[in-house]
Amino acid sequence: MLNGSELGTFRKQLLGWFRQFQRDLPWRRTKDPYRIWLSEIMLQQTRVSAAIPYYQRFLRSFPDVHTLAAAPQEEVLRLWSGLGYYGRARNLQKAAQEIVAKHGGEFPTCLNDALALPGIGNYTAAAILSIAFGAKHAVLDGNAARVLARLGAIRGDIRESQRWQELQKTADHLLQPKSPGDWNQAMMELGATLCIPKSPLCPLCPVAQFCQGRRLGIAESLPEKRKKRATVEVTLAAAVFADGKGQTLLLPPPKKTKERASADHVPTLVSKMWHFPTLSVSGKPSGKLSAFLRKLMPGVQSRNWQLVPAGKVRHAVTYRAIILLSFLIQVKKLPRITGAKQVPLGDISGLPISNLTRKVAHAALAAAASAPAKQ
DNA sequence: AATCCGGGGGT
DNA sequence: ACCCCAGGATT
Repeated sequence: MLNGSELGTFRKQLLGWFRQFQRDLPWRRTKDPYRIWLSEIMLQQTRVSAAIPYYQRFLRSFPDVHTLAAAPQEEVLRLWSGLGYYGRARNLQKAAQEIVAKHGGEFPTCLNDALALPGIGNYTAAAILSIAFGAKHAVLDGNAARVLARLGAIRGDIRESQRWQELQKTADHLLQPKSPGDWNQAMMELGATLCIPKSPLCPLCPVAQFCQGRRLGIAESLPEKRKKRATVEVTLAAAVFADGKGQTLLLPPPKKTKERASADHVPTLVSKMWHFPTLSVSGKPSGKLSAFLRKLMPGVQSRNWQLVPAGKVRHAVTYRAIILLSFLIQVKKLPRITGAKQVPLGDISGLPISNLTRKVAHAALAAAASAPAKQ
């Protein structure tokens, strides 16, 4: 454990490095708690380069907590569409509404109030309060944890709760009390740019002299990787209607998921977003799909529909590997389905959709281009 | 404390 | 094609 003058040197070198070499990121040009908050939510499980365009576009539509709170949820999700983990967007807006209702539109400065907001846990609360308000809370995210595991040559799975708590104590101890926001960002920046998972750039590291992992020659093998969950393969079939004008049908986000989510639970796999009529299949997909459609549209004359295979789409939802068999159904007139919406197959971005649905539309469009319109 | 939850991107 | 990455909520 670093103490005394060594701790002082460590802090000075890391902070100095950060102030000189930090990346110029959009959310580092503001102290607006709303913008810091938005960036932290977008950066959860998401790389900086992926988040930046979403961040800019989101702020153009929702420049402050009030506009976000007052927006239709559909519009919030639409601007999040493609970024993944859509629960983040739903929670973000819920929290915005709570901030307006209970905190006069100001992001809470107290840790417990921040933690009470949906989508904000230990990491995010510490990040926002330290960066926006200079509060003395040390962050521990994946980057910081990797840095600390290497610095202290910590073995074992760092995500085990006991080890994680030890790391949090270490982070608390190291925190530079004069500049908690910069300090926290410095720890994470080091993990993101030099102390990276593979082939860390130790010769460039401002605190390499303090690193036990490096001294022992095991830095790169730390932290020990977790065992990953086995992948479950799921096969889905989806119906892509197309009328003469290139319009198609999407079903609304499945609201309630009554039964316990199993591996082939469609609402989960379409991320509770707008989606093509989809079901899980095991045997002959087109037959199953026809039966499904008949059930979905009682009374509709569907006997003559031709289900043209329009390609396989692969998609991953955490530990599930989805193979989606898409079927193009060209019709003169789109059938009526309760709740369904009609959108151009060539541009379904007007509704919130997941990337799975985007890929399906793309595959079906290609098939439609090569298949002559029937009827 | 343990378990569950949900996707995208890099190589 | 294959591999990698984590933070919050729930129980």
